[in-house]
Amino acid sequence: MDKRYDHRKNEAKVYSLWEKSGAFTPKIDKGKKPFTIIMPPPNASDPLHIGHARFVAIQDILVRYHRMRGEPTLWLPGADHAGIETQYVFEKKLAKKGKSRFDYDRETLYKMLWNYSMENKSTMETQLKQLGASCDWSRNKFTLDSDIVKIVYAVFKKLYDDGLLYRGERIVNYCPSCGTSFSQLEVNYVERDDPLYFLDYETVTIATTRPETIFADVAIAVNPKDKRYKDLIGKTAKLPIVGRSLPIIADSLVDPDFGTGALKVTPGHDATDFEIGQKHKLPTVSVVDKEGKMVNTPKKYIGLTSEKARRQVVEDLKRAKKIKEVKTIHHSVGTCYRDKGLIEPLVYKQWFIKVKPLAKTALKAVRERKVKFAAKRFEKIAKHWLRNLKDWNISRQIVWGIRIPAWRCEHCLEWTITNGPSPKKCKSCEHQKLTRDTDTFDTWFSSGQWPYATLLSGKNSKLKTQNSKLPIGVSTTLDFDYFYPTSVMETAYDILPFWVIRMIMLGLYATGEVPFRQVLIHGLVRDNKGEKISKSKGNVIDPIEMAEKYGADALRMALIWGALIENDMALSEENVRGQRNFANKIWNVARFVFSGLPGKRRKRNKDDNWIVKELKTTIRKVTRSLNGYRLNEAAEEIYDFIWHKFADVYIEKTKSRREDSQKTLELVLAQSLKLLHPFMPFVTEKIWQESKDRFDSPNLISANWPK
RNA sequence: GAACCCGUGGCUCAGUGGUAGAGCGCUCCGUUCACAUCGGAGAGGUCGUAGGUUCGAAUCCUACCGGGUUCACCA
Repeated sequence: MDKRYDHRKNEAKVYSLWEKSGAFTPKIDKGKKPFTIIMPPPNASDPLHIGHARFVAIQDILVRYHRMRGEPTLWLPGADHAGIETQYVFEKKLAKKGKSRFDYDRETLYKMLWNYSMENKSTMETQLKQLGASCDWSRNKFTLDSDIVKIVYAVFKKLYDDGLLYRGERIVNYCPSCGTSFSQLEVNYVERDDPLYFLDYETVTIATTRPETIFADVAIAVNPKDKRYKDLIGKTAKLPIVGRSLPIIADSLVDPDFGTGALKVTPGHDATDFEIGQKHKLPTVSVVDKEGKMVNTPKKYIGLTSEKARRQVVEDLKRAKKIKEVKTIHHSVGTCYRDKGLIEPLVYKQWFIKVKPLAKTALKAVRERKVKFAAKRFEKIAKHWLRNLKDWNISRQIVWGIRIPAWRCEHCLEWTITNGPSPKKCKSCEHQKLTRDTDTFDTWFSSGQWPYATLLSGKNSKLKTQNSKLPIGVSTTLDFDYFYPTSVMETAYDILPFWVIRMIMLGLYATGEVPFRQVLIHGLVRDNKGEKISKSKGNVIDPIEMAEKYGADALRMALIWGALIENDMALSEENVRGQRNFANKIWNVARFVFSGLPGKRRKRNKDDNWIVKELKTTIRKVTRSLNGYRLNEAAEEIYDFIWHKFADVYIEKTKSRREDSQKTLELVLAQSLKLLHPFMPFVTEKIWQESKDRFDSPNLISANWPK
């Protein structure tokens, strides 16, 4: 054995030893309870970042621990096509070459995106292996695999059949530059100052920041409790410039303290106004189109961007002496989370899921603790979201994704939904000319089905069981029957509302059972000053670079060391280096132990008894910490035991009576390696392989957890 | 406006009712014999502030101050 542990020489070899041993693939044993984690599929838009490395560390620790406890353990890997994200990243690369998505037809663009994603996917797989992820590659899945898509379609069809799907004219957050709408979760609000114009509508004065939308006004609304306007309700006001008259109505959504207390109702361009419009059965007029340009206005404004139109309208209003006052207002406006551009609230035909019934069932499951949250505060957040979710817009106007299986009849304009294949004829008028919706699903609609979709497809999917079909009409599989519901869902808190609660809703809907029993949430990795990591700040930490420099073991240990997993953690290179030193420490402890001939059983003295007692205490504490998901606590216990008790104290004491203590040294080393293995799998396995005739299992990965 | 989180040694964080802990950093000492990616010794904290509960509070309660995250509204 070398004087120093060299991770560069060993990690790849150790990983292929594990792969060959078959330890990653669980044996289905109906007599045993399985342990299952479905890996949150990383986006195939970019290589892994340091946040991924943290979840790999956390999940691999749990997986290796449970595997060593003899549970059939499945960690199912995969990748997400990540619709908007990937298309956005890819289009930026196109732009560098002077191209855009409009230079290609749908099929070509899709193919390019496919190749791009496959490249990233394979990079990520290599990286996961470098980090020591002991996942079952024979069950590796991608969100666009045809068998996954089939299940997603089946769920879509069922939602439709159950009346939970509707095509609504709804106001959506539309980003003109991305060319798609976003969910409420994807809009960032930024504060800024804008002029607030007070416009003369003759009977009332209206305050607005968007005078260019006056052409889409359909009414004036006041608060019913507002005494100032009591007598005006039911009367009319007159729209400046065009002179159309507008009814004055009352609605409690109007804030009497804002502006003049009277609101111009513009259902086509504002969410609140849209709601008022629906309530009062007002028409919806759009004057800004999907490119952000003016339509349906007096001729002179048509085709202008809304910003230019605003300047022009203001000028014209001034000339007509219809502007009574201009103030500055500090407010926030919606921007696109992708390109930071302004969001246009537009009325657009979209597919929506009625979320209320799904959320209600999910909320009940959380309340009844069918899904448990390891940290209380995340349960609170999940419940809050489940109570407040609005209907879910699942249409996306992008190419990269699962195309919606909906066809529109050219004759009667009705929609026909299938679970995949093109329909021969319209379901309502039997006309045979149908056009497919060009939209794709919101990525979260497919990834929200990930836990059951992965288990219903892929490996063992041919082996149908006798079980009846699921509510979605898909037959169950051996994998599904055995591994579902999964044990733990482990992911970062920033996608708790996007992903976790949607998986609970869809899982319950499609299978009748929760998708996982335990939710474990981890915090973000920050830089050594505790600052959020971002490309623009230039403080990005590349996990692979770190792993190559100090070893994957050191990086993994550093990523759970010191901070509770649910909290954000500051990662410093010094910390990683410290853990590299620890890997070297256990290496040298082993070198010392192996320098003695295999020991014979001798009577233990008081030092031997002391270390054996300490070992037992450590085993008990580490096991308890792991069961409670307190990984940092477990890591610190092992570290302290190996370094400060085993090495610093006990080994020093054995030097004068080497032969007598050899047996105890070997015992303590073997148990230490087992305890440390989930955390630092490479170095511990390498040591095990160095002298495995002394140990009770051919591979450490398959050894049994100490008791 | 609301919710949640955080404030513990120089730094990053554990501890959450019973005499203050870790890693890194710092100071001093030590190089044959597992490891200098090491060993030994040590300095350093009235646990944000003020009240309260308690035999006892870093830990529970209240208020305040400071930092952060998220959500809602903004015509």
